[in-house]
Amino acid sequence: MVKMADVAREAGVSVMTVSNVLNERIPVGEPTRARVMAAVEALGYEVNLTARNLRAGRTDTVALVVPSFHDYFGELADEVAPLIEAGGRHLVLERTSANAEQEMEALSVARLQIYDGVLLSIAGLDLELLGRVRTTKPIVLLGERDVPDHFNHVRLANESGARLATAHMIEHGARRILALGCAFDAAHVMATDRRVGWERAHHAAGLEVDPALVVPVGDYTSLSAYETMREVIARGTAFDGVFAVTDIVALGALSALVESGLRVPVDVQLAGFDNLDMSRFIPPGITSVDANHKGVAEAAVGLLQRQMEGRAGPAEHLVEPVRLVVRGSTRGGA
Amino acid sequence: MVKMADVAREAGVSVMTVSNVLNERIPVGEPTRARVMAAVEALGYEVNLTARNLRAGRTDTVALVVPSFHDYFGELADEVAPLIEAGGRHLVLERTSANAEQEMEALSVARLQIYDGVLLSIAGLDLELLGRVRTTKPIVLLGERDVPDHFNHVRLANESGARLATAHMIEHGARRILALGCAFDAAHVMATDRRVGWERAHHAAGLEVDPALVVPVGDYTSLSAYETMREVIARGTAFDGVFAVTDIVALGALSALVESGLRVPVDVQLAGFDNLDMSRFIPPGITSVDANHKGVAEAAVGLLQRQMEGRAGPAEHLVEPVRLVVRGSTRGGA
DNA sequence: CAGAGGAATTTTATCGATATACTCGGCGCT
DNA sequence: AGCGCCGAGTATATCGATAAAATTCCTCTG
Repeated sequence: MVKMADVAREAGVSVMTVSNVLNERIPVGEPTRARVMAAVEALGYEVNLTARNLRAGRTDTVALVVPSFHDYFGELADEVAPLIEAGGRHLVLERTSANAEQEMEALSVARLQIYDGVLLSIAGLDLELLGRVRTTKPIVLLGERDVPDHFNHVRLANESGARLATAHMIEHGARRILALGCAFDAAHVMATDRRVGWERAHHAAGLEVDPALVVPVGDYTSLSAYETMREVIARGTAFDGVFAVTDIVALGALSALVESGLRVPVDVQLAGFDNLDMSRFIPPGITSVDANHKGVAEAAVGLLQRQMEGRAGPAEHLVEPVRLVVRGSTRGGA
Repeated sequence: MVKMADVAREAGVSVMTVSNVLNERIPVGEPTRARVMAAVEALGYEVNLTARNLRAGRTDTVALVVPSFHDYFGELADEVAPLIEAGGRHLVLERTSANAEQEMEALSVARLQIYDGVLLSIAGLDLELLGRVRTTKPIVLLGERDVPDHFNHVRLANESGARLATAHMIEHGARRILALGCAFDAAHVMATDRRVGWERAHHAAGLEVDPALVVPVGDYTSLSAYETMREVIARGTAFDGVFAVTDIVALGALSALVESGLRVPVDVQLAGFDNLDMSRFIPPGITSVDANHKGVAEAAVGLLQRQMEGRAGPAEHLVEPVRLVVRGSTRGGA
């Protein structure tokens, strides 16, 4: 691989002059400049970024670390990328497989040092593990789990979003709304927060909640949701609405409902969470809580850039507002 | 940031000994080892990967460069990741926005040097531009465009997939099948190859093709597809089948069909390409050509690893076979 | 007991680029 | 003429880790 010294020799100048020409730092005489540029062209030289990174202590690269490259995270990443690029940096994605061990590794000082900053979407890490991480690198956590106070953190208004969706279905006549994929345990904070929203909507409407309507979905895939929904139907459970914890889950549920001959929204109303691109187009259109990718991306990148620019301030914990997008899968959307 | 020298001082040994302990290279006496490890713990030392990379000339990292993080690419990336990790390397994703300039930048010598290998999913680059790239770094190109011979390349059997889907609809009675998102121009190789498959299926069945049924879709989003489909319907074009160039396009089309009161598959049969995770669950289930993510991922990673391990051989151009997955959106699937 | 052999550890050189300090020739000003 | 200053370019040190060579200190052998 051709290096700066080769260019210098070719042009008959010192290495430092080549560097100065290429980085336009110190003024260089025009004839020298031309000779250097000619040598660069001739040899096809390009800077070795690893060496530059070592010397500069910067990489101009930010990592977005996500559990998987799918769906929600893919859409979020596409929002984050332009914002990072606008700041003159590169964005790369890394993946953790929602595995606590791999998330810890991503947070190891070693990996962090490669990047100027990290946006970490936590899924498997709990408070205790996160508390152990010690680093001065800029980090912003994304996601619905609780995190130690000293981290900057952006999350969604889960409870309020779930409340909106549920209230909307109640308003249009639903009385027995499944909370599909929701949960009661601390290990699934997001699913639990959304369940709370589902409950509060009932209370606000003066209705009782039936805990039996909270049905967990193993791994939050459409397939699991489909299977779970089939079981619920087979069991003969009475329900006239489904609040699905994500759109992916809603899709699985929809499939099962249609297959069982239940009409959406006539027999059963259905609402999801995330408002994925596809949700608008899946007949009859899935009513969904918009996860506000743009807002989340902007907030997170803002916090990160604040740190990278050195004007840090105390850690913030932002909760991004969400809104309900009504479509044909609920009665208000027809 | 604490460095190796700090650990060495703390443990009262030389830097090299610390390195030897951590990398288990040269045997180190047990008492020394223990002291070094203690110092590492005490100071919370972690290796500076940038420095190691510079010295070693390797990064143990592979980049998958894609046009966007969405949909097809997200699913492909999730297949590639475990394969790369099994080889003891990290996978990172970078994004080009399907922009030729950014794709070239990804191929610049500078960026290549950061990675031990690159999987580049080309969308914007043409033969001419690619021909200019000179590098000895391991690269495998993915995607449906033509590429210079000296690159390793993995693509799908586009023409054959399109033929399968179209033939299937013909077999079940379709006679006027839209080729939605297909094309005639060299700039859209994938869309053109798939159009050819659509044509051949007609010929094989002894049917004429009507070029007016080839309807391009601007940017291959569901939204464009939806709008295009609405126009086609409004125009009063007669058709009883839709072969959509991707599942994303199929979804947009489905939405428009349903909205216009056309029944799928009774009035119109519909088939897509890619077999995304969601396609199975979107009622009535979208018949689709499986893009064989797994096969593509394995082939591409195989070629890349062969290069990274130095046992190169001549460049290969693999065409991964595809198969049709029949679901409710075509008459064979009911 | 001298010298070979070997394990443990240290010294030195290097990866490639760049910040900093320094040299050198020329020019203006008094 | 002499001083200082300036632009142009160079020499040196450094970022942090590691491969390779050199050293130290034993132990074992004839």
